[in-house]
Amino acid sequence: MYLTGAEKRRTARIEQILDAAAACFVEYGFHGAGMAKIAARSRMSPGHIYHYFENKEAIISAIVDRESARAAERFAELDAVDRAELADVMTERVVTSVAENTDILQSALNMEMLAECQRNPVIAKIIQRHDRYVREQLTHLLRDKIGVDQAEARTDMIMVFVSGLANRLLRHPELDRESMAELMRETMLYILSPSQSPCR
Amino acid sequence: MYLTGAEKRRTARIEQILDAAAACFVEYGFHGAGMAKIAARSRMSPGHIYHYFENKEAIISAIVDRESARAAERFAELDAVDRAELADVMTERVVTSVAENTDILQSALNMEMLAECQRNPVIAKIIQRHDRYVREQLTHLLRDKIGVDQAEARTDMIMVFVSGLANRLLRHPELDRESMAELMRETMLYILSPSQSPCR
DNA sequence: TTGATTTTAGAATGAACATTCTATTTGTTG
DNA sequence: CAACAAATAGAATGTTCATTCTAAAATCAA
Repeated sequence: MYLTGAEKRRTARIEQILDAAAACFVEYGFHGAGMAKIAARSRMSPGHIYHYFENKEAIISAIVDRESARAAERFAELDAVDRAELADVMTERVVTSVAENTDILQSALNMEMLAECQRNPVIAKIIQRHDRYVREQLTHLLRDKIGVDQAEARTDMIMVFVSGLANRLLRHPELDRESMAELMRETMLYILSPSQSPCR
Repeated sequence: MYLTGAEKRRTARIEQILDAAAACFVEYGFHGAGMAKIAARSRMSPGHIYHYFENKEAIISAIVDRESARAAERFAELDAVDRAELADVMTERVVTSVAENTDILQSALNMEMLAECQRNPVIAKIIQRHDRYVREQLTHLLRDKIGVDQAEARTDMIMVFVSGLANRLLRHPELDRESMAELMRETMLYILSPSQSPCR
C-alpha cells in the first residue's frame, strides 16, 4: 500500500501530536495537561492540532487506543514461543517486569487510563476491546499449547498479576524485587501447571 | 477527649466537604472536578471551603489520606481473627471481593490516587505511608500467626492480588467471577501455606 | 509559473477555573 | 441583651482553558 506525500505528512503530524500528548499526559494527567502545552511540545500552534483531532477527547481516545495496542503487541510476541517453553517464558516475562522496573511511562499512562475508564464510556469500550483481544490470544495459548483446564480463569489470573504488580510498585517502591521475583515465579508456575491439581 | 461545640461543627463541616469532594472526584476526577461543583455538592459557598482547606491540593491530600486509612482499617480487622482460621479468612476476604463487586467507589478513587501518586510527591508519600502500615500488620500476621517464611514477599503478593483484581474487573467486567473465585482461593492458599514448598 | 488547495500560525473568544475579598449572618459570651 | 468573634455567602478577580477564526505560508497540479 503506497502513501502519497500528503498522507505521509498527515500520519507524521498525528504521531507528533500523540507523542507530545503522551508526554504531557504522563506529566500532568489527561485533564491537567492543556492544549497549549501539547501544542508547544509538538512544536505546532494550538489551532493546528484541530486539523487532525476534533477535540481533546479525541486525542485522549487515540492515546488510550495506541497504548492499549502496544501492550497487546507485547503479549502477542508469546505466540512465537515454543510449546515446551511457553510456561517458563511467560513466567520469566512477568518475573522480569518485577526485577527491572517495568516501563514507567506505560505504567503512568495505565493508571490514567483506568481512572478515565471509570467515567468515560468511550474510553472504557476501547480498553475492554483490547483486553478481550489479549485474553483471546492468551487463552488460546494456555488451552491449546500448555493444555490447562479453566484456561479463561487462568488467563485472567495472569493478567491480575501483571497489573497488580504495577500497582504494587507504586505503593511500595522499595519492595525487595528479588524475593518477589522468586515467589512470583513459583506462583506463576503453579497457575500454569497443566494438571487440575497442579502439585507434582 | 471532649470536643467543644465549635470543634464539633468544624469537623462536621470538614467531613461534609470531604464527602462532597470524594463524590465529585469519583465523577470527574481530581482535576476535572471544580471547586464550584464541590461547593454546590457540600451545600456551601466556594469561598467558605477555603476556611477549612488552604486550597484544592489540600482537599485532594485529605481525600487520599482518608481513603487510604479506610482501606487500612479493613485489613486491620484481620488482627482479631483466630490463628487457625487466618489463612482461610484472608483467602475468603479476597475471594469475596471478586464474587461481590468490591466497593466500586473505592476502586474509582484508587485509580485516581495511583495516577496522582506518580506525579505528586506529596500524594506519593501519603499512599506509601499507609501502605507500609498495612504491610507491617499483614507481615506480622503471616509470620507470627501463620508461620510462613518470606513473610514480606508473601504480604506483597497478597496485595498484588487485591489491587490486581480491581484493575482486572475494570478491564474485563464480564469476567466469570465464580471460576475466578475458585482459582483465586486455590492460589491464595498456596501462597499462605506455611511450608517452604507448599504442596502437601 | 499560476492558480487552487492544503497546511500552518497565532490572535480572538468566551467559558470555567481557583482563589480572594467584602459583607452579612449566626453563635457565643460576659 | 450587647458586643464581639466565628461562620458563611456570594460577588469579584485574574488566569487558564478548549476551541474558533482569520489570514498567511507552503505545496501541489496544470
